[in-house]
Amino acid sequence: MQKGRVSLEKLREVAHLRCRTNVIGATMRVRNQLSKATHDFFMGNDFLYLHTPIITSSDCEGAGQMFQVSTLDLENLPKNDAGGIDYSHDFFGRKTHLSVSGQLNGETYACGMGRIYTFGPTFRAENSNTSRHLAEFWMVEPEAAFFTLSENTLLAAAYLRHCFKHLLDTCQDDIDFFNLRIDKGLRARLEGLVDAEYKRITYTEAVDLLLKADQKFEFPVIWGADLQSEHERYLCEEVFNGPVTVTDYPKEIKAFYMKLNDDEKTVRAMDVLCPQIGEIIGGAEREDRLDVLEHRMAQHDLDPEDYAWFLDLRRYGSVPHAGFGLGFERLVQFCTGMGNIRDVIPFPRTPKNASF
RNA sequence: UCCUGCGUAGCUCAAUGGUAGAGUAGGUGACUGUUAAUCACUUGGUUGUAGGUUCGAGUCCUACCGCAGGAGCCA
Repeated sequence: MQKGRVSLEKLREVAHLRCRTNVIGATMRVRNQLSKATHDFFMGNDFLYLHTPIITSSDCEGAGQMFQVSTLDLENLPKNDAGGIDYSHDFFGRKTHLSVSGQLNGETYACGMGRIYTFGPTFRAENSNTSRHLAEFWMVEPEAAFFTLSENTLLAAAYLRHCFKHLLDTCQDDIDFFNLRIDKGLRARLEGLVDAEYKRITYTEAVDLLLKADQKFEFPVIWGADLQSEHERYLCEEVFNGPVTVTDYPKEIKAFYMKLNDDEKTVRAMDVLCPQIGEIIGGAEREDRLDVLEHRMAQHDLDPEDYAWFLDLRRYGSVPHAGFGLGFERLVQFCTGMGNIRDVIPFPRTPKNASF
């Protein structure tokens, strides 16, 4: 190798050098302390650390493409009478996948035990080639019984605040390093967010702000359409200059399990948007009414058979509850200023790439 | 998956369609100095892969693979 700088892209190809560089080292120390902050925060607030399964049998959790798990011989697949693959011969006797979310499992224990959180690997087989997507990433997913959307947003803000403060306390040198070499405004931004009030607006208010903006957008702003990256960026970079929580989205663009508002047009969803990296948290108050949930599933063309256990959660002693999912690597990105999500995880897994 | 750009020595990069080069690393020798990188000489290539156009392709065309940025999907 030459002397001098080696690019982050090149380092991803050299296992023994990557882990010895100051950037990757500092990133992994921050990642480590953010893990600790996560456990400290939730355990300190009476959340139970729940280990949800990595292998799931839910056919479609509605969160994107899944990796299939099988011990069948791909060269010689057993067939059923209809000519399809006979999964009764597979290891679990049915079709199984790697988990795309621990949420549904988390909800069951939240309803049984009160407050839980999961923190573990999550898998998405989406063909996403961006600086903020991984095929294997870590997700923090709290779920709490008797929480409303408001309490959910407060929980998210308190959690983020705790993480920023913990980092400033424990990773002084590394933050200085990132502040000097990677992202000039990092330290001031983190410090500003420790005590700041976190902005919260509804989707409808966000649309109004965008319509009033004296800025041209490539995509039109229409109530009912999902916010585009450029819209999210305008909101948190131009309007609020920091993270902003957007709530109460139109029901058509959100998942079936989110609680329907009384207007019957919006659901109690929340997204926390961050400058540069976009959505860092997605969550909602869950639909706890059996009849409404069944109706919503029908609208999404989901088979109730596949979700029998999930529906039973409402059928037998339903309680209001809420939760969210936070992409841990995106949090690390936000806290380090690192531009590419592949550089904030020890061994990145992306489409066409799973070396060492 | 879509758009744009890129892929040349171990590494970082040059090369109006006309003999593939430099820096650095490596090797050999000098220097015994001080702080990534002192001097001289030197090894090193199927130009991402496969085709095509051409008298002639690193350069132009097609497909594929990979990387970067942006978009979609999302966390």
